[in-house]
Parts: sequence; C-alpha cells; structure tokens
Amino acid sequence: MKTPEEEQQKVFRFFTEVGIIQQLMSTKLESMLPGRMGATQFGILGHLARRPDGETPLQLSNAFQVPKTSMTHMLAVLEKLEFVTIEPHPDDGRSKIARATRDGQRFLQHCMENLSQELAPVMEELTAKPFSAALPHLQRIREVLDRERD
Amino acid sequence: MKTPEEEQQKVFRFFTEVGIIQQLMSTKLESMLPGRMGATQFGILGHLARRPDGETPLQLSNAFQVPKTSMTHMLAVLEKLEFVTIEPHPDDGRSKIARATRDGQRFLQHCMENLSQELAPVMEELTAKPFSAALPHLQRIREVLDRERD
DNA sequence: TATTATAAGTACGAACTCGTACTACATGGA
DNA sequence: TCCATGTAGTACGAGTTCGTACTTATAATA
Repeated sequence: MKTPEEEQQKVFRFFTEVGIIQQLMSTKLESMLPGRMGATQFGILGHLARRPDGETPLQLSNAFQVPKTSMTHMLAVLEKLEFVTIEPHPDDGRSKIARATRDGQRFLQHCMENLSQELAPVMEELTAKPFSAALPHLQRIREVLDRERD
Repeated sequence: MKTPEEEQQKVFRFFTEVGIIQQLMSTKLESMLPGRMGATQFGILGHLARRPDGETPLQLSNAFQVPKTSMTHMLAVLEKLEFVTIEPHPDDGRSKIARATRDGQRFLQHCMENLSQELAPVMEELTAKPFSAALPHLQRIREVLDRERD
C-alpha cells in the first residue's frame, strides 16, 4: 500500500507524461500537415469524417473543449482548404452544420498512412502492447474527467 | 492475437485519448491560472523549481519541445510576473539562465494545492489505481518517442 | 400574442505561437 | 592571431487563440 503523498505524486507524473506525449505527437503530426494546420484541426476532420450527418460548431467546440470563437476560426480554415463544408442548419436558423468533404476524407486517410509510416520504427521497438495496456485506463480516466467538468 | 489493423486502431485511439485528457486537464489548470498564463508556462515553472541552478532558455525549449522563439516569449511573461529571474550566463556571453523565484515557488505550491482540491472528486471516484497502472506504459512510450525524434 | 430570456455564431482586439532572418558571442583551425 | 563556422537568443511578422460584446434566432413566460 502507498501513502497518499506517493499516490498524489503518481497522479501528477501521469499528467506530466500525458502532456509530453501529446506534445511529441502533435509536433510530429503537425510537421506533416499543410501550412499551419494544427493537431486540433486534424482531430476535427477525423471527428467529422466519422459522422456523415456532420455536427454543429457548438457540438464541436464542446467535443474538443475549445471556445466556440476558436472553433469558428478553425472551421473557416478547414473550409478554405475545402476539407469541410459549412451549411445553415435546416431546423435552427441560428445554427450551422459542418461536414467533411470527400477531399477532406482523402486527406485524412493520406495523413494517417504517413503517420503510420513515421511511427513504424517506434512500433517496431514497442509493439502495440503498451498502447493496448494503457488504453482502458486512459478511457476510464477520460470518462470521469469529462463527466466531472462543470 | 490481433490483426495489424486492430492494433493500428488501438494505437490511434491511444493518442486520441491522450489528446483529450491533456485538453481537459490544461483547460482546468488554466482556469485557475492568472491572466493568459498557460499550462506550458506552469510546466516551465515546475521544471525550474526543481532545479535551483536554473536552466538556459535553450535547455528549456528542448525539454518542452517548443521553438526557442516561443520560449523567449514565455520566459518574458514569467519574468514580468516575477515568477522567474533571467540573468546572463556566467560562462557564455550568448546565453542566459532562468531561475524560479521564491514568489514563483509559492505560486506553484498554491496552484498544486488548488488543483488537488479540484481533482478531489475525480480521485475519489477513480482512486489512484488507473493512474498507477497506466504510468509505466506511458513512460515507456514517451521514452521511445523522445529518443526516436529526429 | 407580446415580451423576456436564452442560445448560436461572429466581429473585434489583445495576447500568443512560431518561422525567418538577424546580431552577438564562441570555437576550431590555419 | 585571424578568420570561418556554428550557436544562443531576439526582432519581426503572419497567423492563431480566445475573452468580450454583439447580432440574430429560438424558447419560455405572461
């Protein structure tokens, strides 16, 4: 059994490691993205690609926990790249709907493949094991953090 | 045994979860930080607090994987808040040394306590277990990613 | 129905990020 | 010693993030 201090320490180290991994991965990802497209934009595209009916900007800003005013800008960039379309919402005159275009999906696919290539040496060394082992814990932690936010 | 596709999928899901957790935590952290001080600045302060001899801006930008030009700005902000001092390097006229001030350390301590308070309900539900369980895998993954970067 | 309150999205501005290009210093060789 | 080359940090500018305040549309209440 551990003392509360040791447990506290582990939790902080956990968040530190999460932060570093995220930083390393998004740097790697962004280095293969066009212009100044960031990891979050890429995430948005992936999110939309899995939802043929699209989502409203507000749903997206909730899903990615960014201010809606940031989402406006990100979607405008993705629209200019022709990776998403933005149309008025049929049932609500205030709202809009963003959808991934065919181009966007192709681009996403292409990036995923590149990323796999980039990660090949890492995967060879690690195998998928530590990822599989950590994943359920991460999902559990994320669920609770997500639910617990005000 | 799994197919390569399933493993691939798990790895991507892993990175997705890491990204979301990081986003949730830094949003929570930043909401209790003054002005526009971000999670990375907070990380820098913590890093310096553990190193009484301080570090150079370049060491910091390597440690946090941000461009050195960004580090210049972040340190300037921390200096204006009087959380760090920036002095010329004694052995190298081109370089500088950043150190955490007493104020900075107090502030850090204060934030850590607040954060623990904020996380109390989460910890009660989860206990430290999933964090402990995931930590060694995260460390291993981080080490390899870190080593493998060009 | 008229009125008020609430919600979705955006214009705007201030602060931040980061790539390029520069300055000042250091270092290794001739 | 002098010079070529490399390195630490920064000025600058383009593009991004996000808080505030606004516009327009919906929902709730009288």
